[in-house]
Amino acid sequence: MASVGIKDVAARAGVSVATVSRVLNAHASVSPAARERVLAAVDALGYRPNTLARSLRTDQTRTLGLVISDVLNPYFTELARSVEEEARALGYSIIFGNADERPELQDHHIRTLLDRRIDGLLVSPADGGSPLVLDAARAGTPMVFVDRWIPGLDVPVVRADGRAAVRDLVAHLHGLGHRRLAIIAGPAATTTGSERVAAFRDALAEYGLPLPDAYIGQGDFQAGSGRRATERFLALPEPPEVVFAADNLMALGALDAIRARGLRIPHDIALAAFDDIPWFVHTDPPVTAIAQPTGELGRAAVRALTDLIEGRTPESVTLPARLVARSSCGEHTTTGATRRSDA
Amino acid sequence: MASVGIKDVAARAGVSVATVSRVLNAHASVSPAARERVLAAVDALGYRPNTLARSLRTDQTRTLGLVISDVLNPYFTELARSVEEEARALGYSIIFGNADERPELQDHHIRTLLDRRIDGLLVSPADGGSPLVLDAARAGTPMVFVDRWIPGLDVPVVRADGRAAVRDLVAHLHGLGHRRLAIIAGPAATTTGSERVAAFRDALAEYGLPLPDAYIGQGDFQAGSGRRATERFLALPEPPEVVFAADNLMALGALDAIRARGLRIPHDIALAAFDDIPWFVHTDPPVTAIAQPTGELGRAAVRALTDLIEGRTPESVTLPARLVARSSCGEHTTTGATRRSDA
DNA sequence: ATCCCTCGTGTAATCGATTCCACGAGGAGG
DNA sequence: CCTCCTCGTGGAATCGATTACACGAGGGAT
Repeated sequence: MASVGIKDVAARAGVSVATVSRVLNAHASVSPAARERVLAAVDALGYRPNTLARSLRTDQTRTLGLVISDVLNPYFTELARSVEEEARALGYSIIFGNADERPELQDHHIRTLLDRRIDGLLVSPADGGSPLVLDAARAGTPMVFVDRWIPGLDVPVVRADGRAAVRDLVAHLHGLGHRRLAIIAGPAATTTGSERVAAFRDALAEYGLPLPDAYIGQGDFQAGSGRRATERFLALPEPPEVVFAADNLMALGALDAIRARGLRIPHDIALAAFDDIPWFVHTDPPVTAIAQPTGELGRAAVRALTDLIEGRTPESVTLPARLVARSSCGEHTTTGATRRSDA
Repeated sequence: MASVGIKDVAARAGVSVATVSRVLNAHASVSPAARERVLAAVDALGYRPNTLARSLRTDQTRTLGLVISDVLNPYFTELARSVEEEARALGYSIIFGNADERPELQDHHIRTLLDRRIDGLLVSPADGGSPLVLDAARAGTPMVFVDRWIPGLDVPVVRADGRAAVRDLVAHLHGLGHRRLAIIAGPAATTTGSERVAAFRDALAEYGLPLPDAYIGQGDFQAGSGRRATERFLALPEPPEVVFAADNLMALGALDAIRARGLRIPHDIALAAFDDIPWFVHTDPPVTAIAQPTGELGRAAVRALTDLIEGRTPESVTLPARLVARSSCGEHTTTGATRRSDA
């Protein structure tokens, strides 16, 4: 029952707790003989230091908090995975919180994380600026934004820039003859929500194409909203020729809606998505997507955060996204297999 | 910089730290006047108790550890989500560890979790019995297995029973005229790895069908292994007519391999998978799968674990899985749209 | 031979909470 | 009016580590 503590180790090794602590923390000034006896005792007793006590004393937990927007979104799980990996390599562990795209749930997790005295926080804010995040940032909690961010805060941001890729996408679509392009946007309160629309609109403008309000669907980055927005598009007197979903889950919803209508992609309507995921290769048809360097983002974010924690001064990082053209918008251009279902 | 502590609150409220603690923990015997002053001080100072100190003293963290086998697997993320949700409802928080199907990584996370003095552990073991898990179980760490388990341990198990569904699947396949059925198995060291093969073999036997060794692919529940196993099947002098992947990621790999060969599903070869996920509706073609009641499993697991922690005696839970027939094995039987790409 | 510095070590304070115990005030009962 | 019990409260020990400080022994320089 009583788990072994540093005292037990000290007793067995015939030294004081101070010496045991010094051995365990690789501090100076321990005789080889004592070190050896301590190590033997640790081993014999199966002693593991109590991290609670240690953290209480040292005021550091070697733990990072990561609040992601939605665990069910493959983009974020991949991000989470790379974050954990890099953190582990640097000697930190990660505690995750899943915001489920709900600001109040995000705040719940941030509060919990802060209560746990994490050393730093990685956030992909679900909203434009919860007071909690603002306060934490101003209170000096080491913090880095990843993917999404909150403007006006002196917090490093690690993200992908999709502008060029969106331009490429629009060029691709225009080249395929599409003129009526619609977008399912994310929440306007998120940077990725509004930026992707802006990038899309700008790219459209280069081709003299408009982006009427009716062609902007309001989504929340989750599948259900993608379905509803697509249904509205399809019910329009003049439906769009292309639907561009601002994330992969809304694209899934769009797929649902299009299928429910009995329509075919790309014959009846074309589809493209932000965020590439393995499944897009195998959907019917394969979905054209904008791929982010997700793993790199996660690693860069952790490095920025640990820099901050350890007193260095990290820079914001912006990595380019790229277009991966498949067949969901028409004639595809990749060098992949040439199969066509009606060949 | 100095974060506010209970002392500061006590000082501002003009009471002792003991009283503050009593107010915060809803203990008996605090005068209304004092309670009010304490609450006011807490509010004014924005005081948040230090959970580290509290846990050190009380020897409980109100935190559960969840070690999942693979975050990139949608089945496990859905499980993780429901686990977190239920835990939150019961006043616990969750710390996740991602084992990535690697026993040594699993052990790393379990050790970290134990070091953090979590109140209980939810595990889906990546192997048949790491010494660490065995020791923890015997040492009395409250523990519940979910999805997979380790035999011979007095640890409650919450899982789905796929035997009936596998039988339904084989009946479905047999009814469609398939006779040469292959399976991509998970690691034999996992219960789900070996059980699904056994269930498949038993069901086959009912129809007098054999399961030759060449038709058993050794996978590890990850996409790459599904691809490799499928390639081997396809290279056989007499390839199988159906490939049944024991999880969704290996099915994804199988899809990759089949596509790379330029083959068509179900025309050239049929495919089915264990674990249903939203993407299976939209793959080309939609994939027949065995669906687990994932959300229910997660919730039941958390309830079992909290029961254990709080001194009650939970039972193991086994929930049924069910077959969801789509078109990847031939003529499909659902009531969905009747689209065929070559109609 | 004396002094001083270094090295290894132990004692005790500390981190921020919870909680046992003791104590004083005030009300009820005799 | 005295006694006893209850209630509200504060002091101090405690959880398990880290670490500042003190101290004794031993070696080198003078």
